[in-house]
Amino acid sequence: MDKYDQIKLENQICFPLYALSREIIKLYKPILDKYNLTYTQYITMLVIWEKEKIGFKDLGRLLHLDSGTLTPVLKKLEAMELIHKYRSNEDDRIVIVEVTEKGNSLKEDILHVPEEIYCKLNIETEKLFTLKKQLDEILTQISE
Amino acid sequence: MDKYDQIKLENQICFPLYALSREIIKLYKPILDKYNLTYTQYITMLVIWEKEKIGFKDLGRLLHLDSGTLTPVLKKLEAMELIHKYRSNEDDRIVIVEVTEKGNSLKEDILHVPEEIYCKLNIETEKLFTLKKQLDEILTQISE
DNA sequence: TTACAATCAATTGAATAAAATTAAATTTTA
DNA sequence: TAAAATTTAATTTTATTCAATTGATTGTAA
Repeated sequence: MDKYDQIKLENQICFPLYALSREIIKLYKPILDKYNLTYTQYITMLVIWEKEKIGFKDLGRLLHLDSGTLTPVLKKLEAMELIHKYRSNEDDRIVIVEVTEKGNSLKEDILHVPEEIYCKLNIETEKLFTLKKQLDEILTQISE
Repeated sequence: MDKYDQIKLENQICFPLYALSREIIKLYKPILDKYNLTYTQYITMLVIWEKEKIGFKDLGRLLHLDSGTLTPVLKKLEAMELIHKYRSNEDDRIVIVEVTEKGNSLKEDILHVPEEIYCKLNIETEKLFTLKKQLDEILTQISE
């Protein structure tokens, strides 16, 4: 055990998180390509589908994305006519996002995606479930 | 349980991985800023410090980074004079990376970084250890 | 009402990621 | 051998993401 062990890549906890996250996004790629969605656009749509209507700020908070990322994502989704954006009547600073009819029709086509990913991952459901629970816990703690 | 449950954000296993990975990189930011390193540059240096000399291809494989990402990272690190690159004598396609004297001196200053991150994370060592083991396992499986 | 602070989203510039391209070495075929 | 095809390797190009800043609007206190 020398003093350099602590800065070996294999001893960094965050690294497999970073690497695995990118590897799994690669698994999504060929599936989402069919719908012309990137992973970020996909998870953004998941929230908009669930809420039907949501404020820009809340959307960013749920996705852990800031305005610099979210603004161009929403601009793209609007250009694809999956959502539309408008400013609140009461407060002109606030942007509200709503799913369109076209957006809702895509929702039906997307339903099988999670199942496809589980197949590709090929990991026991139990394992995935406990892993997710641990990650959620840390995520909550870090986000205060 | 309706058919849309599976596409709710809270039911995606990959999402907390993606979000937590980015949150932890944010924790590194203020620490690494002192050394003018990004997280990607940091983990790249970790491998180069450990190996002292390594081929471009092997470096990318260890970091799960492809050449399109790695080329500009190494260019930056070379501009900072932490490494130097050259092509192999035997095979002109192959780029070899070596740590410089300046790079090695930075290594000494960086030693405390992992400890600082553990403090910020404030999670039981045991928990982190089992989490890392699970992630490594899945990462190995996915990368075949 | 005017000044000041707070909030919100868009913009800007830098870093990262993926796809397409270029270049070099090896293998195959004439 | 020599030329053509294939494989391997890294760079370049284009798109995405992130942090910091800006501009505009709202709320609040003098």
